Amino acid sequence: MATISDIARQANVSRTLVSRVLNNKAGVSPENRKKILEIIEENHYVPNSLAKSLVLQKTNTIGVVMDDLCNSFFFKLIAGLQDAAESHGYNILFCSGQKDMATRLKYVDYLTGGCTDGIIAYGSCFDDNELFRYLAAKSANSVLIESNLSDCATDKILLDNFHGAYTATEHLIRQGRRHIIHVTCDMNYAVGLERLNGFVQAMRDYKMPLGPDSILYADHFEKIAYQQMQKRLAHGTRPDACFVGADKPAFGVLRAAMEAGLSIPGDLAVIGFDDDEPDSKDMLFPPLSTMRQPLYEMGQAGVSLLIDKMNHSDREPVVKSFDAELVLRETCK
Amino acid sequence: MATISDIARQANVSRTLVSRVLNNKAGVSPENRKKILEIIEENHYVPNSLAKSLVLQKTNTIGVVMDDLCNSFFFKLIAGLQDAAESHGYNILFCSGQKDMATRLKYVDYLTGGCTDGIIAYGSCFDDNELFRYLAAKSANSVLIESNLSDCATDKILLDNFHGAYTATEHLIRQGRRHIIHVTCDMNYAVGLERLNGFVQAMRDYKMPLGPDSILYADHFEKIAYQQMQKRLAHGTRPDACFVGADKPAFGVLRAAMEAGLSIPGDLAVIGFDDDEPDSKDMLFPPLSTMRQPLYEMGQAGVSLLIDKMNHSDREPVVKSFDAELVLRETCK
DNA sequence: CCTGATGTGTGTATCGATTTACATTTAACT
DNA sequence: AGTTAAATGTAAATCGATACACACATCAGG
Repeated sequence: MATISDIARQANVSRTLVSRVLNNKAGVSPENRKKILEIIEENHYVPNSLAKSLVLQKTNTIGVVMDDLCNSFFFKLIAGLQDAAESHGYNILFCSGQKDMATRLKYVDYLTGGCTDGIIAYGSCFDDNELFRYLAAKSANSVLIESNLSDCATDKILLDNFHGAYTATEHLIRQGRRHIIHVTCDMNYAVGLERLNGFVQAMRDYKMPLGPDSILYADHFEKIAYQQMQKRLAHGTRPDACFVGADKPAFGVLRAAMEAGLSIPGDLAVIGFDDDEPDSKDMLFPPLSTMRQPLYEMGQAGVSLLIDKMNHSDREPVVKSFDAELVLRETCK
Repeated sequence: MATISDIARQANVSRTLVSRVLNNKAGVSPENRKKILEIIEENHYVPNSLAKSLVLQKTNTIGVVMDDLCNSFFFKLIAGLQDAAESHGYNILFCSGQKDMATRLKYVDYLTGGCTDGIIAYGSCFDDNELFRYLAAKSANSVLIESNLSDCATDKILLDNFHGAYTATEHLIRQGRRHIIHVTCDMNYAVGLERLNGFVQAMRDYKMPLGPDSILYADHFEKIAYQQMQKRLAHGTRPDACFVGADKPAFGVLRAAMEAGLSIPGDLAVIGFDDDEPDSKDMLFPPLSTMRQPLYEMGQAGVSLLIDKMNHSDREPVVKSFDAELVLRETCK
């Protein structure tokens, strides 16, 4: 690979002149500029980004830490992050993979070890709190998405899960549904708890019956919700509406209900949370009503906030909250 | 952020000693080693990876170029790449996003501009050939996955699409199916063409009828295949088996068939290609029979090949071919 | 007592870029 | 003609790490 010195040598000028040409600065005669540009072109020369970042103390790279890249739930978030980063002239370095905490802390060490200007961490799993705290302590330029750790003085992007869950439940109640249950998503995540709380609050406010049968505990995937709902339909009283803490388990609920011969949404109305399945509208399931989480916008906002913070390192931490939006499709009108 | 000089100053030693401690080298007295380690710990010091990479001419980072990160098809590939990279002590830098060619060539410039040791490019879209050629010309350390460009002297990871398609078709024929059709995936991709060729060859070898009605042209998604199949079932002769060039369009085919009242696999057997839907077995569709493409293993192999190439820069290019495996589920026994 | 090996430490060049300070030439204006 | 300003160029410091060459002390064996 050619270096700036190679170019300078070939052009019979100093490195300084080449650097000025590269960065479109004044102080180069037209002839020299032309000659240098030609030689750059000939050699397909591209400045070494490491050297540049080292001297400028600026990498134009944002590190992103998340549980798992391989989950369709993250598509919109990733797209939002990528688009915003690109439009600001930043690259993104993804670090993911569900590893033990020691490994994940090493990721943070790596990302804060010079190769990024700032870090965005996504997640609300309680197990990750240690990670977030470590990150916040190490890097002044960091943004948490979904995690509302009060002892981390970083910028935060949040979703109002409580309000979203309240809205969904309220909608079911106002529809005249009488036997409403909630299938939770993973309770190891703050979002799971918040959504459950929103459901309970709405039920209480409207004086709806709330018993031990009103809540089924599941996780972020389809299977357990399916099994729980199957068991419930076999034994318990039949619900006529179900608010589910996420979309994937909502599909599990739908599957159990349909296999049990229930008509959707006649016998059972279902509202999910997230709007995470890009293809769901095309699938054989009835299109799922859900609380749309604006993950794309949240990703964008995370990047904006981070870049703003890097430019105003002295400003107070900002918390930006988003609202989920009720999207009515076939499973609940 | 503390630097090696800060540590050296605090410990009253030279930078060299600190560097030796960092890299576990000899030449440091036990007392000094202990003192330096303590100071490193106190300061949460982590060596700047840019500086290190610059002087060592080694980044331990692999660049990955692909169309689109946000597609469940790539999950296994990404997982394979990540796992293999991690086990070899490498990081992965993803560059994706379907942009115009100029932007994508800039990605390559960026990745070859010092921040990676080598590059893996995924894809077989004919439009990307320019990109692959550019990459092969710029970097001696590159691996192409899925693309079999004869004029690129890089390592290659390939799937025998022809043979896979042949196998799938042959299976349908041997089952006694008489009216077999093929729904292609996107013909702008080499894999689309190769799978079509495999289908045609099998049909001819077994003297099966092959007319203009035998092939429906679709793409990599569900919608067009659904529409094509719908139209076909409304007008043409009814097929009793269908080999589809990818899984997503296979779901479109299934949907059209089920809506038309066909029983699966009784009236219509369906075999897809890729085995890309991690959740498909849990969905309401009958689990899809398919030609499993070992994407995880292919990703791993790509990383291994790249690292091997970096250690033996003089060796001849290697081409490694994988076979697809027939996985029989509900849509075809 | 001298030689050589070993252990421990320091100084300096290096990677590839940018940037500052300064030198030189050219042009311009009194 | 003489002074000044503008334009153009170069040399050297810098970023943060590694590694090579070398200095010095200690200790063993002849």
